[in-house]
Amino acid sequence: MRTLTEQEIIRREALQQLRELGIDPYPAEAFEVNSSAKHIKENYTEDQKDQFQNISLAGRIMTKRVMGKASFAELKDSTGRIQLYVNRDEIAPGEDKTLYNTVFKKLLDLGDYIGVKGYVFTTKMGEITLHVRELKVLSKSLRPLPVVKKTVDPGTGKEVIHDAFSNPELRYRRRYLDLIVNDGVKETFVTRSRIITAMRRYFDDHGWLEVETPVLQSVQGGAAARPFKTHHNTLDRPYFLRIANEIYLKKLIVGGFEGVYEIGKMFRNEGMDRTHNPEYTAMEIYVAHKDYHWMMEMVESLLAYIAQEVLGTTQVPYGDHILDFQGPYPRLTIFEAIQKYGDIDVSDMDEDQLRAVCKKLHIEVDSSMGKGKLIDEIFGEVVEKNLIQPTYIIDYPIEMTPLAKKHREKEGLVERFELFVNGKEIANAYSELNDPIDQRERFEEQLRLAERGDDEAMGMDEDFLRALEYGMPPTSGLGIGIDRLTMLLTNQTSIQEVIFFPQMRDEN
RNA sequence: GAUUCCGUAGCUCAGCCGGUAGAGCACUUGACUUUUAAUCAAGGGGUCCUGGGUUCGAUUCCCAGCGGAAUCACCA
Repeated sequence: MRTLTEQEIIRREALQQLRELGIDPYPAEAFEVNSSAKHIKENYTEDQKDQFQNISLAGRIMTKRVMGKASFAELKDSTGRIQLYVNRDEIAPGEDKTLYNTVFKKLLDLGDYIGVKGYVFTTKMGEITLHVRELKVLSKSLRPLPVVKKTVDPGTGKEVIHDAFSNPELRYRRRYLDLIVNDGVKETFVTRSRIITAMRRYFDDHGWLEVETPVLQSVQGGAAARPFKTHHNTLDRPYFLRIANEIYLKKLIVGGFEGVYEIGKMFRNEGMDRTHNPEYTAMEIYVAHKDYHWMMEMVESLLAYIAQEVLGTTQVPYGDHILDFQGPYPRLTIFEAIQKYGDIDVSDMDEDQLRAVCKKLHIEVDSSMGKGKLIDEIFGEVVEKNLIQPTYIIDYPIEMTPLAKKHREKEGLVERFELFVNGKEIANAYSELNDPIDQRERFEEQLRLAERGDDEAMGMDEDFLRALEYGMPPTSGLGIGIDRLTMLLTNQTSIQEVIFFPQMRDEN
C-alpha cells in the first residue's frame, strides 16, 4: 500500500469524523438540482430576484475563504463556478453550531462535492453569490486537487494564472484533474464533440448513411501504414486492427447505398509526436455517381458549415494566422506545387532523375522507394510547409495511390486530392477506382513494392476485387482526420490536447 | 528509433561548483459576519525519479535505466 501524505491522512480522518457525526460522506440518495452556476450568473438581476429564492446547486468546492462566523466559497458545477456565502447562524440556526464550526470549516475540503440550497444575491463587491441556507455533503474527496489561482492584472486587464497545473505528463495521465482545474480544457473537448455533431448533421441532411465496418480486419488495406497485429483464438488466425475502412465502405457502395460514411478509430503502429497518436479518429465517406471535383466542392461546403456552426465564423484564428475556411480553396496539381515552391519541374522525370533531386535537397531515400514515393518526398520537403490557408493539391502519381481512378486526361496520374491546412494534410480523396482489372494490377504492383521492402504496401484483397467485378458505380471517397481538424478549430498545436486520453507509456 | 532538455513538498518552482534542502499556494492550529490569489499569527510536511560508479560523504558529479517535452525520422 502506498504511503499516504499528510494531507491525505487528514482527509481520511475528516471522513471518519463525518461518519461519527452521522453524516454519510457518500450518500446514496439523489440531491435534486434546479439551476446551474452558468444560468444564475447569466440571468440573475436584482429585479428578477424572486425567481432566485429557492436555488439548489451541486458541485465541487474550489476555494474556501473562512472569516470567522461567515465564509465564502466557490462551487464548480458542470457549467462553471459560482460563489457561495455561508453564514454560521443560518446554516446552524439552533444552539448546535457543529454544521458550520466543524463540518463546513474543518471537515470540508477543496474538491469535495456538496449540495447547497439558498437564494441568490449580489455582494458589496458586485459578485453574484448564492446565500446558502442548507448544505449537504455529497462526496468526500480524499486527495488534494492542484490549486490554481487567477488574478486580473490591473495594468493590462488580462487574467493572470498562478501556479497553473501545467505538467503535460500529469495533465494527460490524470485528464480528470486537467478538466477540473484548467479552464479551457473542457471547452476544447466540447468543441471536438460539436465538430463531429455538425459533420454528422451535414451528412445526414444530404441523406448519406452512417455505418459501422470491421475494426478487426484479415487483410491490411485501404492506406499505407504499419498495422497493429492481433490474434483470434477460436479461429486461430491473425488479424489486423484497421488502418483504414475504405475497402469495406466501397463494398457497401457496391451493395447499392448512394452514400455511406463512418466516423471511427483507426490504428497505426507508427511513431508518436504532436500530430500522431497510435489510435486516432477518422471520418470516411463514399458517395456514388460523383467524382473528385464534386468532392472538392463538398469539402469546401462541409468545412465552412462546420466552422460556422461550431465557431460562428469561417475565419479561424490559428497561431499567428487567420485560417479562412470559406471556399473555394486554391487548387494546384502536385507538379505545379513543386514547381511553384521548389522551382523544380518533376513532371517528366524518371526515377533516377528524381533520386538526383532528392539528393540535392538532402532528402533521405532508400531503394524501396518508387517514383511516386520520391515525388511525395520532394513535395513534403519543398511544398507542405507553405500551404497555410486551405489548399487542394491534386492529381497525384499513380504509383502512390493504388485505390484511385486513373486520371481522365493525364497519363501516369490519378484523380486524387489532398487538402492541406497549416502545412498539414487534413483530408484525402479520390475518384475511386472501380475498374476491377485495373485494381488487380494495382494490387499486384503493391505486392512488388512489398517484395522490394515496402512494409506499408497493401495486400491483395480478393473479396474486394470480387465486389468490384460485380460492378461499383463511379464513386468519390473522402477521408478527414478528425483530430487534426479539431486542432485547427481549437487553436491547438498538439494532438494530445484534443484526445482525452492520449497514448502514454506505463507509469513506473 | 536518434539528438537535446527536464524529473526536488499535493501543485508551480528555486537551490546545492559534493556536507541529506527552500519559497508561494495547498495543509494544521488560532483570530476574523460581504471576501474573492481574502487577511493576520504560529506550525507540520520531502525515498531531491530508480539503480550503479567516483568519494570519507551524492539530491548535486559520472554511467545506465524509467518517465515526459521539443526537434528529427516513420506516418495522418
